[in-house]
Amino acid sequence: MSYDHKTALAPNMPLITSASELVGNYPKMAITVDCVIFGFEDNKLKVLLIRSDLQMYNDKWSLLGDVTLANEEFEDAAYRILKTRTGMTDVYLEQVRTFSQVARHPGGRVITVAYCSLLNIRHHQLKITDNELHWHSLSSLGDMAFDHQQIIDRCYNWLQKRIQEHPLGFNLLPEKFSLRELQNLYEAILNVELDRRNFRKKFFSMDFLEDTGEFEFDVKHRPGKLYQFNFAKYEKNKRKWIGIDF
Amino acid sequence: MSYDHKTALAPNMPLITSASELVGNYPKMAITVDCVIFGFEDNKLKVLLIRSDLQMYNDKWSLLGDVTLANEEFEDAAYRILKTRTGMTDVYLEQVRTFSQVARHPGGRVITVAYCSLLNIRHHQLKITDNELHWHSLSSLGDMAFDHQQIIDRCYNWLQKRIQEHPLGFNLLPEKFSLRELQNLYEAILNVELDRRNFRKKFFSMDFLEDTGEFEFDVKHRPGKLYQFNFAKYEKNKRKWIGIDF
DNA sequence: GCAAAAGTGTTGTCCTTACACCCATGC
DNA sequence: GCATGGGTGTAAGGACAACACTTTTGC
Repeated sequence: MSYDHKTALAPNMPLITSASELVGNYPKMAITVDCVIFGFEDNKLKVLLIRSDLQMYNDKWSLLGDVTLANEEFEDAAYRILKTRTGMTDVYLEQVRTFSQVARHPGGRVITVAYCSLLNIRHHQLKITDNELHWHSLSSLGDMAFDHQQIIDRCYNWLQKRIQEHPLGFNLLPEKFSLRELQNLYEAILNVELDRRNFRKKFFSMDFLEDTGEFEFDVKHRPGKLYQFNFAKYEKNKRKWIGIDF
Repeated sequence: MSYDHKTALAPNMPLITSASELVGNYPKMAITVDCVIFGFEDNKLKVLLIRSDLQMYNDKWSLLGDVTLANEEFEDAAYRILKTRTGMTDVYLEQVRTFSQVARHPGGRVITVAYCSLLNIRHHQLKITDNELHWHSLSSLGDMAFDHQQIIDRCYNWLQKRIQEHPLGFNLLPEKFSLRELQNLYEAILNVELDRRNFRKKFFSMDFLEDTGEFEFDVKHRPGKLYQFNFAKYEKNKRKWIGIDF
């Protein structure tokens, strides 16, 4: 019997007629969304943290998170958290991974889905600083609440990989930026040093940087040109990547 | 005030002393694990499916899934499902993504975490064929239950990408395989045609294929050499990939 | 005029691609 | 001996890495 195509109904199967009765008997767990919000400032990659409001973790930093509501899409929950905490709505957001270890939360089983977000620190002044909300340099995190260190590590790895195959990084920069800023960003995220000339050639050859005609100011050296990212050009020219390499 | 290092306790915060009381008040949801188990046979990529036992989906195929138990790690749940359904324990397994749309399950809110698994069809004869468990060619899925089409699509995309940067594919092949089989695998998964000579050069240059001294048999042409994957060599030589390209 | 960073080109190397012929086996 | 796929080498082109000097601005 070949199953390459749909077959007729199977015989003698005990069918479940009430889907809601079935689901009603499932064990249930609490689910939260945690937002790993990256920013870039002073040539350092930063992440948005608050002080945990759990007493046992009160000397530790924590990610921005909240429970997901019964009828709320998780992505909406992530946007809600972002909006509540930073006042921003139109930001990059992507699901990265789910963390489900039984013992990850001291209050019982809590599953969390990590969403990653990248935004420009200057353009998104924090309107609320409750719970000591602040940008924290990724290189000096110290002890973190829950498994948030692990979550950040995963998201950072994700970012390192993703930024090399997708033009995410521009979300971390002002709309108009110099090539130096762009390079600093890549160097900070990938933790490498890159050759300035080759870096320029690379990005110019990809042909989605648009010369704004403007220049840096307030720098105490020769000002660099400011560029902006041309999304339309990127979409048109982006290559589909095939290359076995490991 | 600089937050690059841990600060002292914050003043006047309403601290939560009982973590379990907090979690007790969270809304709870049902969570399942769905396994997307890829196999390779007759030069086709296949996926392991059963007939849905929900009446409303009974003319549709479904992934192997089950609820996660209150004190069960999700990965263990995935292994449990694999073991129960295929009899296998020592297989490749990786979390891919969580699917949480409010309306994805007709019986109420059910979150599912997709785990991807790759295994060799010949080495894992299906011991149980309840619910018409069978390998289904990925190219002829037809209508699927729930959002399982979407889950499979995601996992397939994940596989396509992952196989190019990590030697996953060997999990789909017998321990000893010919280069032709390896190439067929890559061609099937990536849906491209590759030059045989360049493919060989590429893999030999990566230097983790070990000549077993054995040959194919039962073929009606010149038998090819059989190779095996040398994990130790791979681990030693694997390159850390840096290359901005999009 | 000095410091600091912007801006620019060339060369060699390596990797990738395209391509054609002989070889071993089954029938 | 013929059909089928296994096995190999080479040459051209493109991408990447390494590298040094001139230019512009602030001070």
